[in-house]
Amino acid sequence: MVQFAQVIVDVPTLQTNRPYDYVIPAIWQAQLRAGMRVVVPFGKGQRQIQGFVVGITDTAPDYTGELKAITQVLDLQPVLNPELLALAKWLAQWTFAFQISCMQTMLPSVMKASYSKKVRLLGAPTPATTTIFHDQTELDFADLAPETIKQLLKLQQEQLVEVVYQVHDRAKVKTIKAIKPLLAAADYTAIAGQVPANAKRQHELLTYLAAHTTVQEPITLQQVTTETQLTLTHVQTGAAKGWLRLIELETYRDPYAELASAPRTQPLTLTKEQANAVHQITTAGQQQHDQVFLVEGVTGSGKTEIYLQSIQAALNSGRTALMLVPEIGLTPQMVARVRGRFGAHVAVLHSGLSNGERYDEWRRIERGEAQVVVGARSAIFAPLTNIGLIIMDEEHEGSYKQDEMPRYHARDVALWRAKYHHCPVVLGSATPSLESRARAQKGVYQLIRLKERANHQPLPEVTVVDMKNELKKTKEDNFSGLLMQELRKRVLHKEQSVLMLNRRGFSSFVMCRDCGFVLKCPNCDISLTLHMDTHSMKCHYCGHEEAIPQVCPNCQSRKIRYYGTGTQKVESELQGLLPEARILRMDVDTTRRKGAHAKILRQFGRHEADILLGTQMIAKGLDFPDVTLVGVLNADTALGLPDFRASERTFQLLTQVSGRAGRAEKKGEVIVQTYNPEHYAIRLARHHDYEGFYQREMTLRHQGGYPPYYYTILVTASHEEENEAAKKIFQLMNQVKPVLSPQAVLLGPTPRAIARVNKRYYYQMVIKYKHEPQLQKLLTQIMQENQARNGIQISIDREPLSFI
DNA sequence: AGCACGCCGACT
DNA sequence: GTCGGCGTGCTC
Repeated sequence: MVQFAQVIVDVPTLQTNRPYDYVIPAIWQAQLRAGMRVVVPFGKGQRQIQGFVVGITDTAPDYTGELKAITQVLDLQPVLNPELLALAKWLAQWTFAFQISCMQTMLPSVMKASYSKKVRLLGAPTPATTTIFHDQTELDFADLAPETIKQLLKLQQEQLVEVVYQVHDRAKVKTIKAIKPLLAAADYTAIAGQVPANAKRQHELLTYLAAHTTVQEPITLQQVTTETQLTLTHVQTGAAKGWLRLIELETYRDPYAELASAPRTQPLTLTKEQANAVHQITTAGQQQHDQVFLVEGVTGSGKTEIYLQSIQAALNSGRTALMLVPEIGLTPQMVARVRGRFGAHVAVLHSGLSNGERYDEWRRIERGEAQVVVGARSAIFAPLTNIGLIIMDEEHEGSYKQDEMPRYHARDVALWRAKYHHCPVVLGSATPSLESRARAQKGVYQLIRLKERANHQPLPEVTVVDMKNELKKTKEDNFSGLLMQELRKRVLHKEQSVLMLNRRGFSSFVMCRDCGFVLKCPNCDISLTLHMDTHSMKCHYCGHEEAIPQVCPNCQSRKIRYYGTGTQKVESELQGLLPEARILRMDVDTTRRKGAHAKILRQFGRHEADILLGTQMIAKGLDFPDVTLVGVLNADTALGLPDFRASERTFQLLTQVSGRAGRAEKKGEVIVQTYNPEHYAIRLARHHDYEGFYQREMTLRHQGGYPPYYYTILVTASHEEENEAAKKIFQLMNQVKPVLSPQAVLLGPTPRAIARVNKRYYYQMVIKYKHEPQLQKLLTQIMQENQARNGIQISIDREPLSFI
C-alpha cells in the first residue's frame, strides 16, 4: 500500500507555511514516522530541501497535481516527538511565525541543513567547458561570478553540464576509534610464532591483544596508543589480518567533563519558609496539577535550595525536571551547584557550548540519559519526556523573550508544556515581573513569599548619594566622595568591591565641539558608538564599523571628542584615583570571546582583583563571599527613557545588584549614585521594598493603561522607502481599527525611535487590549495578505518588552 | 527562498 | 527581429 507524508518544508515564507504532500517510497515505509527530517524535491527545478514530516496517511491527498516522492530520510528516530510537534504548531500561531522557524528553534542548530548548488561536467570536456572548469569536474555556484553562471546556464541547455542540489545534514555524531580482540589468547601466541621476528610492532600488538582477550568492553585506540608504542597504522594492519575488529564508538563532547566528578552535595536543612514552599510545589507535582507558583524571595532567601529539593522530589517520583536560568545567570557556580546535587543526570544547555556540544547534550536528553536539564531560554524546548517540574529562575529577566522570529517568551512555552505534562511551574524572583505578580494577586498563580534570608543575615545597608550635590563639590564625573572613601577602605582591608555602570540608555559617541556634528551610521539613524578596544566606531544595530575621525567631517575642526560614559573611561578614571587598586573590567568588550565571562569571574573569585567593574551583567547571580561593597555609579540612566518599564527595570537592577553585597558572614554595604534620589524606584529599592514598589507601579500602570492591565501587540511595517512603510502602517491601522472593540486602544502609528535600521525604514503601531476574540484571526490574516511583497515587511510582536 | 513565466527597452 | 530587465506567482 502506498503511503503519503505531510511535510513542512524549509522555506521560511508565509506562502509555504503549510504541509506539503509527498509519496513515501516503499523502502522507507516501515521506518518513517512523524517528527523525522527528510529531504524532498521542491519547486520546478531539481531543487532539494530539508523538511519535517508532520503526518503520515494511507489515503491519497486531494491534490490535483502529481505528487513527488521523498528523496531521503535523515533520521532513524523522530527528532520531534508528538508533544514538540504540537508545540511547534501552537507556537507558530501564537507568535505569528513560520512553523519551520519554530521547529528549527526547538532543535540544535546542527539539525538545520546547509545547502549547496553545484554544476557538474557531463561527458568529455569541450573547449567551452575547459575555459570555466579547467581541470575540475565540479564547481560550487557560491564561488562563481555572475558572468560565469550565465555561461554555465547556456552550457546546461546544450546538455554539457548539469546542476545538482545538495542537502547537507550537519548533525554529526562524534566517534572515537576502539578495538576489540577477536581471537583467544592461545591463538595470538600461535600467530606470533609465524610472524617474522623483525616485525617488532606486530609482535607487540599480538602480545597486547593476548593480554586483553578477557576484556569485555572495546578498548579505545587512545588507551592502546598510550599503553604501547603502537599507532593507528599498526592496529589497522591487525584488523586487516583478522586479529581484531576496529570499531567507531559513539561519544559525547562533554564540556563539563571536569565537573562530572565534582563532589556530590547533600540537601541542606530548610528553613520553615523554604520547607513550606517545597511542600506546596511537590504536592502539586504528586497531584499532577499544572499549577503555577510564583516564589518571591529576597536575594539570599534560598530559592535555589527550594528548586533543587523540588527537582529531587520530581525525580523520586520517576519524572524529569527542567530548570531555566537567564543566560547571564548560567554561571559555572550555578552549574556546579546543580551538577553537585544530581551528578551525571544533568544536561546543561547554554550559548557557550559549541554547536557539536549542544547537539550532544540534546542527544543525552533525548535518549533519556539526563533527567534534569538546566539551560537558558531555548532549553525550554529540551526533548524531555514525562516532565514533573519546570522552574524559571529570575522570571522577570528580559532575556527569556527572544527578539527575533519566533518572538516567543519562554514563560509562555513553560506554561504550555506544564499543561501538557500536568506538572507544576515555579517562577522565582526577588523582583517578579509586574505581569506575574499581578497574576498571583488575582489567584491565577499561587504566591509563595520568602521574607527571611536563609542565613538570617540582614539585607545590606543601602546609601543613596545625590549626584546633583556632588557635582558642585568635586570635578570628578563618576565617583562621589563617599564612594571613593569606602572603596579606599576596602582596598586597604583587602576586601572586594563590585562597581556597576548602568549602560542602559547610554553610549559613547563622538561629537565636534565646534559645530556639534555627531558621527552617524550610514545605514541606520543612530550615532556610532566608540570602541576603544578595536579603535573604531561601531553601529550597535547593523554592525557597521569605521575609523575614529581625527577631524570633524563637517567643519574640519580638530576639536572632535568623545562623550558619554563607558566602562573603559570609568576604569581609567578609577585607576587614576586609586592607583593601588587592581581592577577587573567586565563588559561586552571583555567578554566577547567564549568563556571570557567565566574566566573573569574565576579571577575575581581567586582575589586577583580588588574591584570588579562592569555593566548590567555583573548584577546577576554572582556569589562572592568577600564582596562587602557594591557601588552603582549611575542608577538612573534608564529612568529617562520613554519606556513604561523603565522604573521596573531600574528597581530590579538596583535590588539585584544590592544582593551582591554581604553574601556570607561579612556585612555588606551598597552605595547608589543618582541624580533622582527622590524617585520611587530608587527610594523603594533602597529599603528592599518590592511589595511597596509593586503597589506603586501598579497604580501608575493602571493610570497609563499599560501592562499588566492591558495585553499589547506591536505591529511593525518596514520598507526601503520611508513613504511606503508609512503608507502600509496607516493602511494596517485602518484595517485593524474597525475590528477592535471600544475597550481596545491603538497607539500610533509612529516611526520607530530608530526609524532606519540597515537601510530600511520602520513604522509601528501598538494595540492595547483586554479581550479581543477577533484579533488573533485578524492579525494572522494580515500576515497572510502582506506576504513579503513589493519590498514591504510586516512583523508582529506579541507582548513586546519595549515599544521603543 | 528560488525559479519560471511573462511582458517591455537597447542591441547582435 | 532577440536578449534580458525584474514584476508576479507557485512550489506537493
